[in-house]
Amino acid sequence: MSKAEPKDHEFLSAASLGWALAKLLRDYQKQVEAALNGLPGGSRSFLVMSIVDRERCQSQISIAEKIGLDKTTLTYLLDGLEGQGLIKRVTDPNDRRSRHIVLTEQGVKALAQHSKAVQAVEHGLLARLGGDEAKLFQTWLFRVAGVGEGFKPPLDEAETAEICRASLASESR
Amino acid sequence: MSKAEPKDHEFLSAASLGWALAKLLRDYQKQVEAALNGLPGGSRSFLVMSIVDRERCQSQISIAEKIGLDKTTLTYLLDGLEGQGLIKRVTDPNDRRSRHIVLTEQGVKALAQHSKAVQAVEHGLLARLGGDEAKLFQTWLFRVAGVGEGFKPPLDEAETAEICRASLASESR
DNA sequence: TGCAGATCATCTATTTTATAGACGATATTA
DNA sequence: TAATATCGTCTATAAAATAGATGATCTGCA
Repeated sequence: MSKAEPKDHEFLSAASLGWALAKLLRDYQKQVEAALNGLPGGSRSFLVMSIVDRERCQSQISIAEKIGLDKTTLTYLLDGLEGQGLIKRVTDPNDRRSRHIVLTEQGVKALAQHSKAVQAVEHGLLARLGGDEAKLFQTWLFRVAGVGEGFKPPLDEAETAEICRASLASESR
Repeated sequence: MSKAEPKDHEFLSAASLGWALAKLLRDYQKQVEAALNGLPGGSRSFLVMSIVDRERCQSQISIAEKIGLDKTTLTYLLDGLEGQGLIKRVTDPNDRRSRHIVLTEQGVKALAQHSKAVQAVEHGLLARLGGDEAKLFQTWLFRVAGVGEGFKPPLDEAETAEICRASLASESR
């Protein structure tokens, strides 16, 4: 089939960024969902647990804002987690309107276990890049996404340069 | 040295990748939605139009598979576009079960216009990276996402090295 | 003190979106 | 020709997001 070479100048067509992001996220969530095996709320609940684990004593509303979920969505995600005994809602003694979310002992164990699974998924997805490239990729991803607080990007500027150098050495030939 | 420093080894906590992706995609879609100003189906319809534009004569099912949508979802996205007179469904004369989707004249115009808007959004989002870094980032993103057919990644291996070198020069100091 | 207004979490209802299954039309194979 | 498979649509259902109302509590102020 003689297919004329199609338009090389269009390499970076609009929507390509969104498409790649959407596809990658879809794959990610599918794999994570599978790896999380029955955690009610799937990858989002896992994210909630991660946040709770690292920044305790958050009100629900602050958690919701941080993750970018609606507060009512968070409510039923927490319902699910609480139903499984993975988190507890503790009334803030200083402000009895708000709840502190804390992991139960069981929740801590579950989180550790699930973290491994999720990390394996992430590792698998990034396997198409070299190890250092993967780190740099993530650094940039965090920067582009404006994700700075809560999760720290893996590398600082100096390390970035170092990895760039290595990547350059191995890839350019 | 006791542990004033909190867990630097944990920099790359599980779920961080998914979170950054989700946040970035949310921002992207919100901005695109706004920029697309009334296109029914929003960013997804736009993507459909892009695909249709570049690879004509696709059956609906092949389009759906390529984008990763359910065929029934595609049906109502196309309904919307057809309702606005942006695309037409043409029965394949060789297989009267399937429809070829083609842009109308009006659709071509709309696509061109919307493409500019979307590109502006993408450009804005990537503005946190240097220009060459942005290209390299996209190249890697495409590779990780496994997006190769349909949209070509912006750079080949040799160019990658070149940009890496430049990025290194400007960033390492 | 008591009242007005704001905030936190929940609940309810609505809307939107995704998924599953059946269907009619057509194609392919044996 | 009969049996089976495919394409696109439709209908019904399920899952999720969103908006608004509610009850409990807090704050500030007269």
